[in-house]
Amino acid sequence: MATARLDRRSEIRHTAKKLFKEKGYAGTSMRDLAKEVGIEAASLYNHLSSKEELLHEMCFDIADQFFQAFLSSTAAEKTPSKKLKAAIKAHIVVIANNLDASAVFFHEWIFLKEPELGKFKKLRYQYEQGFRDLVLKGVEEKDFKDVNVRLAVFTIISALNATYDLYRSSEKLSQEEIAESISNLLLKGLKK
Amino acid sequence: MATARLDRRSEIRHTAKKLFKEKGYAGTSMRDLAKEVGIEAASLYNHLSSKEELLHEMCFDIADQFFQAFLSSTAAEKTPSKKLKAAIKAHIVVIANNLDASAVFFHEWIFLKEPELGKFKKLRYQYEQGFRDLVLKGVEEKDFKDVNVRLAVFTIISALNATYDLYRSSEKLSQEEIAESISNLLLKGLKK
DNA sequence: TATCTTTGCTAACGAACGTTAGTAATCAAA
DNA sequence: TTTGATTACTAACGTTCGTTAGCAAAGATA
Repeated sequence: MATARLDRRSEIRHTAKKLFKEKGYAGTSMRDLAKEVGIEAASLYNHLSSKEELLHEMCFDIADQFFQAFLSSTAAEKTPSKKLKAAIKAHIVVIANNLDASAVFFHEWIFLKEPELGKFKKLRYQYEQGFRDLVLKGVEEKDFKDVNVRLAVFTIISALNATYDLYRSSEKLSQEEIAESISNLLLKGLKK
Repeated sequence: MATARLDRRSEIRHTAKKLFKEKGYAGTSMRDLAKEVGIEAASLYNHLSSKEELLHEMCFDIADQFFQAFLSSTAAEKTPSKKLKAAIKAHIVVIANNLDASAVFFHEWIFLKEPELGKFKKLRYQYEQGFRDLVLKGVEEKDFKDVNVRLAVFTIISALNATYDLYRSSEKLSQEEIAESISNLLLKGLKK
């Protein structure tokens, strides 16, 4: 009975991301997940060791992607504003390539248990610190205005993190359009 | 045994907001809530009719506040950019005055059941439409750049909606500082 | 063909869930 | 001082939860 339509392990994880996004981690039961995959709940445990494990994997996999995207995108640029624009684009691309997992990453991490919860918060802080260092550098070099760095980065990242919600609309937007539009607004402002 | 330390009804709702924010709606049990209030789970039902009712109340109460704040804040201003700035400030103030309930409003509405769910989405769309109308007016009057209105408003509101997360920090920021800083960034941009 | 691993099943576990029933104690109003 | 409404309690309901045990079928390997 081992057909492995594509790969059950991957299929389960893919479906879990979708359900955790739609109904939340706590709102999704293992029976919900099993039904969507087309097997019995008990059979899931041939492919995973616990519900929590699914959440860990999702959260830390996406965290990795954000880090790598930030590093490789900013390395290629010279000025703070070009680096920031590149980091914004990279962040949006990671989200666009992981629409379900990103939503889980942003909203369901609260269900992580220690010690993973602490590790997660630390990673997130470090990632955001990359943005803060970048903006601080820009302020020092007079490339950016003399803003409250923490607040500015908070605003930027908050805007970026919501973009997973931007792809179900009728108006089809490309990653490039979204990245361009958001980074323009944040860098140059709405006012003429 | 009817002492009503302050008012049990209010106390329960206050505590529910706190717990729903911290652990999510689905992650909070009626026994959790009862324990935090200091009574038994069954006793809660002398003060409410269901767990769902608590969520409805929170979500629609905050929705009301956003609407009223938008209307009264923008009415006093003339130009689109002044109206927008006022609406941003008003939005931030509503969140600041309802830190727990706002977090619930933003993240737990997915647990609303029909027909409240549909009603909720409609309200949120209408509220955001207020911002879109405002930005569109600004573009037409050449007060704003010729941006993608939907995307610009999405960015603005996403940044605003995250501000409930801004008040636990060591760095104490006033509502005025936050509102000023965010609206400046969004209107004038980070770049010098 | 015989054997081992993988993956599915049914059945069931103890725990936790939201909620109801029934009752005692308290307080306010008469 | 009786009465009625409130508010708390214990006990329990039926359901669902994550998970385990044990077993059968199927494919891969020898």
